[in-house]
Amino acid sequence: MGRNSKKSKTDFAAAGRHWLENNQDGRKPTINDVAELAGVSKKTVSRVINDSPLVNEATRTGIQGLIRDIGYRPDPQARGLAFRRSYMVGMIYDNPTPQYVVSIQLGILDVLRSTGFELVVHPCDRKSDTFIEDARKFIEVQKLYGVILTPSVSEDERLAEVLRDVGCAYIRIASIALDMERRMIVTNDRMGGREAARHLAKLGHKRIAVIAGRRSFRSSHERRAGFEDGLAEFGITVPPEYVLQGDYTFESGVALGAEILDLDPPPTAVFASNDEMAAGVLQALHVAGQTPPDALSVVGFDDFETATRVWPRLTTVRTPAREIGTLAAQRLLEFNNESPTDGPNKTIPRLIERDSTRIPQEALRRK
Amino acid sequence: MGRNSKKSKTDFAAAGRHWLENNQDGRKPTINDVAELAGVSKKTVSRVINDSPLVNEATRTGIQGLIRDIGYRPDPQARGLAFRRSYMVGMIYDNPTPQYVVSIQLGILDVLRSTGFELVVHPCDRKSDTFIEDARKFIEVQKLYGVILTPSVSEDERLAEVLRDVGCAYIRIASIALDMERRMIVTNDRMGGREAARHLAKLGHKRIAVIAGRRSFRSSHERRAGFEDGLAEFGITVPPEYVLQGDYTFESGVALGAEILDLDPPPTAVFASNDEMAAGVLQALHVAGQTPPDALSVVGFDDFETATRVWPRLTTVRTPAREIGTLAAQRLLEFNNESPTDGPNKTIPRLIERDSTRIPQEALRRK
DNA sequence: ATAATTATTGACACCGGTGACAATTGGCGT
DNA sequence: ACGCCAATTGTCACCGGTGTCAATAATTAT
Repeated sequence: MGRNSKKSKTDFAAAGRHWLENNQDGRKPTINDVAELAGVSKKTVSRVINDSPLVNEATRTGIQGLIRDIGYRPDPQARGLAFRRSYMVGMIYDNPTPQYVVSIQLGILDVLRSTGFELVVHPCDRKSDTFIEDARKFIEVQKLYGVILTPSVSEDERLAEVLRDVGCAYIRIASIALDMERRMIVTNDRMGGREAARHLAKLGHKRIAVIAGRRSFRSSHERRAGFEDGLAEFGITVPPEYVLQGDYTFESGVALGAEILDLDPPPTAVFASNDEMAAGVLQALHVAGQTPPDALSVVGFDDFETATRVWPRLTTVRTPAREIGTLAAQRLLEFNNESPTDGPNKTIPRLIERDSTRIPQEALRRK
Repeated sequence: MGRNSKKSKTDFAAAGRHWLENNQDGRKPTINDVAELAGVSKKTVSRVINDSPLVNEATRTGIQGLIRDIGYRPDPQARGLAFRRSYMVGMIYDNPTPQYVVSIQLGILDVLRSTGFELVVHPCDRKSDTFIEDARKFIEVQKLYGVILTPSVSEDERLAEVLRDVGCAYIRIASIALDMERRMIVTNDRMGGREAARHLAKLGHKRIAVIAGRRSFRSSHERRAGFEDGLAEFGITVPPEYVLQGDYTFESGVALGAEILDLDPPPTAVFASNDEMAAGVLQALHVAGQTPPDALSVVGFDDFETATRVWPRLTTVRTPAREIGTLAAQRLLEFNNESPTDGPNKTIPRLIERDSTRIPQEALRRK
């Protein structure tokens, strides 16, 4: 004790005040300033910043207080340079639906906000010849801490290969498990398709058309397969002429909606694999002077905002996009931990009943 | 000449081949590698990277070729550390409309993609107590190269003050010029409001209601003022009871749409200050069993995707969001140039006629 | 031919952190 | 009092670039 005090122990609080007084030029403090003020080496300050256990408790709290007082923030660039890694998370996507993109972004940011990581967004075109090359450059040059992949780039094995090769952590969001469990957030679209089917079947529909999504999206197959699974539970099958190939766009929904009206016999319900196409079908019905859901029941998928904007409001399967983003970010940040990741890594789609589905007209007449 | 060759001039191409052969471990080349292979100092390589004029032409082309051959990319972190600035552009926003956010992001990225800059997104809550503090921290810590501000944070003078204080370039996107010309992208919402008014007036509407947007958004006032300007040209005024206060959300549109139906005498048209509220009005009409546009003509503003999803499709004023993002990014990148910025810094809103407006019923009857 | 300029290039410190490893300190056993 | 060990802290090189200013080569002037 006596020796300690003799050793001119630093008064951290006084040091902090001193700094604040003498720094009228508003220079941002660096680790060197902190070290000097605290009377320790910068390495010790570095240890405090990084929560190293090799620091004396008194030293630690003193330095922490000093850091707080003078408002020191470690420079992520310098840190990254030494650490050979940045403090940025990338989101790579090629999904054109703004609802989805923004929801996922917000979900990710809900997690990052409190951690000092930043989100760098990177839309891309999977069909481009230079897609893989560009993505690799992006990841390598930025030395990303980790990457979150959304459909459909999440389904690209070449990209996953690149990420593994570069040694960059990544999480893939997709409708089924395509990779090690700790690298996946699974959205169970198949289950969602099943829910949609059960709903229509229970209402009494028998002649049901399906609009598939873009072939290059895994979700398209899953949703459709799930839907057919669900119908099968009720002994219903979808004849080939009732299956229409869409591409997840509103415009394709409009076009295929018009085709459905010409089908003979006409279906009493349609399952569109996403809300955009479902909205397109509704529009086609309106254009034709028909009034859904009397003319045709329509079920969508996603429950993005469009679902509530159209009339009648869409019965649809909800994909909890923001939650998906949150889960992905959480798992990404703990990806490098040694402890086995135990958080949830799947989400459950749920049917939301609104106004675009009803008992088929024929059933009514029969009554 | 003779002397030159005697000086054992480097064969850059051979050096590149040599590197590629001896680098089976796949290490990314650094400036040191390039310098060594080229037989020059790293400073010279640095000059080449930065297009410094102080480099001999032969040296420059040789090094450039070598850089291309071995695939060297300067490390943005190291560069940023030395340069005291990062190569990232921030987008700060609190706008909840996904359409808008994504469109602006895409517009910005259209420009950044080719430049090596990256986009860091930073949604925030302007109402939060720590908003300014958080934003400052974000900008300072990341040492952003520049920031693009969208409404309504673009209208916050405190934030602009912080940016100036920190010495960070910024561009504000707003409906009117709030700052020096070179810092603004002006969207001329007032002009758009005028277009909407002229359209309705020309159709013959006289009793026209207005749904204002959120008070804290400048655009709300501009759009309404422009609309009233336009009506004034036709000698039409909007009585106070025809002015409803919305908040730019779909839900407020639904609620106010219901109120409009109770107005006596009923208006024959409504101007909603954005598409979301316009869509809400349409929904309210549908819920009430009315059929727009016969019952009521509706004009929106923005021309986001919602406008074409609803039925009838919205007549609306187009805000070229992606283009706005592009302009903002272009001006930001040239902000530090000495040359006077001469690119365009305003966009012109344009009326898009669709199906939600028509001649008022009364005029029809009168015929 | 020699001095004075100008064009090119290099040496070296530094940006703000981290890793590897050495050094110091205090407590304990004997 | 002395040796040993764990706890704590410091030293120094390095991450991959850039700024400053000196050094060297090439040209031009005298």
